[in-house]
Amino acid sequence: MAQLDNVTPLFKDLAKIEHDQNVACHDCSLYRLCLPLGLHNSDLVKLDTIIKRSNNYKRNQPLFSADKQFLSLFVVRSGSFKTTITANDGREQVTGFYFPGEFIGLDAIHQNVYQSNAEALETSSVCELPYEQMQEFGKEMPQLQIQMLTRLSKELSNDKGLMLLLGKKTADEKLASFLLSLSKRFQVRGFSATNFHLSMSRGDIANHLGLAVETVSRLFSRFQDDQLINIAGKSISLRDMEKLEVLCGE
Amino acid sequence: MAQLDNVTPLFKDLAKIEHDQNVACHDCSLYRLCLPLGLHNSDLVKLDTIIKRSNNYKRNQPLFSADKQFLSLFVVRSGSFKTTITANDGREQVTGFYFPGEFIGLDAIHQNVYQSNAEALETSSVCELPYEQMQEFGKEMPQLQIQMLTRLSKELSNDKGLMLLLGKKTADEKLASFLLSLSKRFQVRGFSATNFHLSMSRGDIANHLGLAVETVSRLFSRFQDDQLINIAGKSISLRDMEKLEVLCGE
DNA sequence: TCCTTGCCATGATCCACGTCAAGAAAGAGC
DNA sequence: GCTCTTTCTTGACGTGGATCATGGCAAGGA
Repeated sequence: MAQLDNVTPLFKDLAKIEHDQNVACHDCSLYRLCLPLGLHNSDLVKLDTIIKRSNNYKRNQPLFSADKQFLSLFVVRSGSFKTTITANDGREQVTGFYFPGEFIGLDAIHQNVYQSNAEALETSSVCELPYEQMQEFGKEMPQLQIQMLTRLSKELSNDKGLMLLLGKKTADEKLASFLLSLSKRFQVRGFSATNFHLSMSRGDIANHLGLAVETVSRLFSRFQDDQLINIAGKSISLRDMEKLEVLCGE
Repeated sequence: MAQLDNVTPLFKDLAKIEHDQNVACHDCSLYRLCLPLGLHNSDLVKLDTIIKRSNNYKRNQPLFSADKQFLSLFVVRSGSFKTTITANDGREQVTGFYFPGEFIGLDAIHQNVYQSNAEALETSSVCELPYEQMQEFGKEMPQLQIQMLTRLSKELSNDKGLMLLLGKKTADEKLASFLLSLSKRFQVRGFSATNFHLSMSRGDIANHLGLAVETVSRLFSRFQDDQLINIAGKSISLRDMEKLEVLCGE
């Protein structure tokens, strides 16, 4: 595989942000991306008392699996996760990738079992939010409820976009959309929008986009030939954002 | 096209349930499917004061469109709707079909503009829930907030299932899954699980499932030849639920 | 009754992407 | 360091479902 040239390998590993288990919400570097945004300081302190800050999860380690009892929501603190759902014949669909500040498990709220599987893509950590206690707190903190609704709605909106992607887009468009989506999410987290690390495998990407691994691999090569990106293993650099934007058809 | 035989055309038109504009929540036939479930009677009366009960929408009439200001959520009272999102080159994805008691517009909560387009598939009516007032009420009615979270989570979960369908299933499996999903939804509404009316066009079905109209048409014919269904125009009868269940791979 | 329009069915053809196969890299374990 | 395994790349080939094209049928209008 060609090595990157002309590219400062600036990508940082999202796993390295924050593994410290004892950072309270108001001192957390994710504060402005995360749930507590808009809460009063006193509410924040209360919220802190129910949040469990987990040990690290290793690559491939499950956070939860479908049909296990639903007790908590999770917010990624560092690293990244994927979620999948499984048909009963074993086929899997990767339903999403999750980065620091993002919620996992929202699709389980209406049941008492998780609806999907979640596992770490690299060494990662989460904040665990026991749902029953959250509900109790919600009664006194309308702002918390509103935040929750907002989060859910945002994920819903995003999933509708994925339906458009899966149902109507060509392979090129799918991959371009995926790369730009990652780019934007890294950017709001203070990372480079053009140089980053793909913590998921080609297989995960392909699965998520409804393509074969081979197709993804070929597309990466072609995008590189066409000077749209530089890619070397898991590190990628987006060289022509404009053309990518056009390609993705949104 | 072959006419239905051996099939009592029992299907009723969902449009006919309830067009009366002045039924309060506690008298509404949809009560046990709808939002107010679990609210105290006094809260229910309050809720009634903000709900606007609309006139009828005609077939193809828009309920709202993307980029219009988001002010209200809607609950289908009678009839049915579809929602779509549009890529900037005009391609559309039908993101969902909605029947009485179901919410439309949940994906807009995190923005102040609607994220999708919604239009009536037949003569239909809705209850309109002004979102700001809902939020105010939510502060005093935790049960209302919980209902909202539950609704959102349920739709999210459903959409993840659609991602599996769009990304991994074959044309046969897609159509079988679709028919069974409709069947279940009609059943909980007190209609026949096996004989019903398709208020959406072949085009809408095809679009929603990520197929071409021709494919859907051919599949209907083949399912009929294989004795899985009887279909005549828009009325369908599911003849072999078990085989359909197997086909859909869940 | 005829014409128009929209929706649906079905056959013929084509192509984007999947599948199969074979190496090459890159990690993981020791 | 070396082996073993997994992941990734690339080529050759096959196919499911899209596209194109044609015709039927039902509803509505004049």
